[in-house]
Amino acid sequence: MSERGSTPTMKDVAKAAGVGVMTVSRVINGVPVVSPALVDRVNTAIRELGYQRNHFASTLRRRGAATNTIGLIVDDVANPFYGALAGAIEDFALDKGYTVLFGSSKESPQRERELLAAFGARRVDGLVLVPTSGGRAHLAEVVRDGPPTVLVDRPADGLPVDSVVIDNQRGARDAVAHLIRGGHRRIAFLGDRLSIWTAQQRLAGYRAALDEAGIAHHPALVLDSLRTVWTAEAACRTLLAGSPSPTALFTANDVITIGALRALRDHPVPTALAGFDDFPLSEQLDPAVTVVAHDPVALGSTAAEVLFDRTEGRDSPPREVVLPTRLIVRGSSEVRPDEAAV
Amino acid sequence: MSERGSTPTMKDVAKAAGVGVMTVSRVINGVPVVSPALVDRVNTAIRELGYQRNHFASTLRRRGAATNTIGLIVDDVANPFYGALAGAIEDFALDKGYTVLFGSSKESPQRERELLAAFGARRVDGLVLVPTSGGRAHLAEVVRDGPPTVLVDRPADGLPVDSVVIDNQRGARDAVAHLIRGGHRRIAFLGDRLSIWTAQQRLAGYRAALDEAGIAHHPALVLDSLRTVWTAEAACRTLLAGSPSPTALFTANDVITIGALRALRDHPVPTALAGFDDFPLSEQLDPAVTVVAHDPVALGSTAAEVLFDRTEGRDSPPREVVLPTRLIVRGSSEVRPDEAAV
DNA sequence: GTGAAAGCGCTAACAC
DNA sequence: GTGTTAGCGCTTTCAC
Repeated sequence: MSERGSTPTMKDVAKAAGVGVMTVSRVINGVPVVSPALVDRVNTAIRELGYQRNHFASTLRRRGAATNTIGLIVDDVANPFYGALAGAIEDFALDKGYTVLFGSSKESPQRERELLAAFGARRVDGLVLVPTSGGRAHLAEVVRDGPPTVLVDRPADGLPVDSVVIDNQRGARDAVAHLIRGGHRRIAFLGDRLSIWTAQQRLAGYRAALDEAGIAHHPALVLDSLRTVWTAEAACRTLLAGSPSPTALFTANDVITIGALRALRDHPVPTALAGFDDFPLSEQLDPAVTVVAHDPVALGSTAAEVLFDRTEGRDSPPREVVLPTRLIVRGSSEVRPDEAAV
Repeated sequence: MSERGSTPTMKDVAKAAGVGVMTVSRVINGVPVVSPALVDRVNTAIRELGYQRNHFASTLRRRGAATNTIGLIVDDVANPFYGALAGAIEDFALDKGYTVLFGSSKESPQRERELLAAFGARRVDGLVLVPTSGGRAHLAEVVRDGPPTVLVDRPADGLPVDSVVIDNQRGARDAVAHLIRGGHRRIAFLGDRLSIWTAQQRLAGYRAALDEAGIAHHPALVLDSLRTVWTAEAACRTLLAGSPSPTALFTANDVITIGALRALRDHPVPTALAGFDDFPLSEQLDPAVTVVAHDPVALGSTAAEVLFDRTEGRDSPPREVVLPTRLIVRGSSEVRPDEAAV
């Protein structure tokens, strides 16, 4: 079978089948002009040699031909949210006959740049990315010189590029308004680094809800830069021990929600909680956790849809698609302020 | 800057810099023979044109040169376990200067074949895969003709290929032995499709633990083919309502554990539970859940390590690396059988 | 040091 | 229908 060490080429197949390389090429590409007898001989040779076409050599001659590859950069695949997002995009791409080059930026602009360079050198036909918060300067180049690009989960921020995001501000506002309707007036905000756009937006939503209800802002009740379960837990404990202590918490992402839940577990005073991001088991906890839910799969497939619209030649101004969130009220937000005030 | 529609080539750069293409090539590859003046001119031209080397064209001439790309196929990235695995492999690959082509097989041999073909056509230098359960026939070809390959989370199963797995049988045996030590004798097994190797192994571990304790097997207490939270929940309810009902459950993966927890929530008789796979919040539940933990990140980085050992030329017989599991005892397994017997 | 020519695996264009 | 030639963007080889 494979007598040579290196992978067989089309020439090897041609020789084995006793035909010219063009006949092999035609058979492989399904050009329907080759006589059945030759098709057979070529296919046999292909099978015997274990030949596999070199996809890149084939795109080389047709200058600027599609590589049928797209690049995907998320914050971190190990995060279930981005895993689900990546899965949805891959599904869509595979359907269209595309393969996915993939990387996690880990919120590092440096790593993002490296990945973009590597993908660019591999001539991806399109790019889906969750951009880092570290400035849009290098993205501007990509958008200008690179392949069609769609940003997901973070906004275009002035760049002429398509984007798909969820309505963070509205989601946060809904959750906080719900706590206010429950009678709470001392509501704490626990969020991630405010350099991250989603964190900012959720804080803005929190403030909007307070404003609408005519509740004065209390700076001591706003904590940010919470990046892990452990820091969130610690911050939450401090907050609960302080004065005035909040009767309700709004936690601005799933990691922080989990940290807060840990802090609340052994806290003597019942405290209401609503969090951004649904998470597995939010329903099984006691009490079940009220959350602002949104759908990473919808986010991913919408982004892929927008991207393939572009690669297939649609030429229109950049658009921003905003996906809705949904407030799921469960037990954790039903604690009354008077219980907390004990 | 970019006056032409298509991406600039090396020739464009050479012309712009007023040098030959070879000088450009040498500058790009850092061959230290070019005079500083020319290096400058070339770099300026590169910047002005926004030139990016075509990675594939460059590998073409050096026949069989590394594409610096590896392929990764997991069951499903949307599953946090595989997301974490993928993240660890990507980290390792990026460190080595490799880019990752990625896909989810969704446990479909057909889709696995498509991905392998797409990756092969793109001449990946290595392959990490969680193989589907659908036979190893097409994998045999890949192992024979393809690039260095490592299987993860599933065994080589006779194929001459490296693999990295966790000790499923031992993990299950430990968990069930722990339940037995707690006094339980009617212990149910709830597992996934037994065509999946890990499910089989975990069942084997369950049986081994029973055998060691001299407890007779009871077929009615063994349920398999549980694929979702909902089917697991339903199966568990049926089981609990049956006779003899188990006093303890061993759930063979995280999805099933969660389903069982749902069923147990409104079940009047306290029932012990230990599950395979740790999951977020396993600690926060009430009672906290006893699990067999294992580390997807270690699994991934070990697999990547084994792979790069190969790509860097190590030539030794295929090896199987088995990673240990760890039983984390929490409250859920501490229910006594006499409480259950009420 | 630098560049011209040849060739990597493949396909477009053209001849037969 | 089929094969030949040229050329995609790059690197190797070998002159200068």
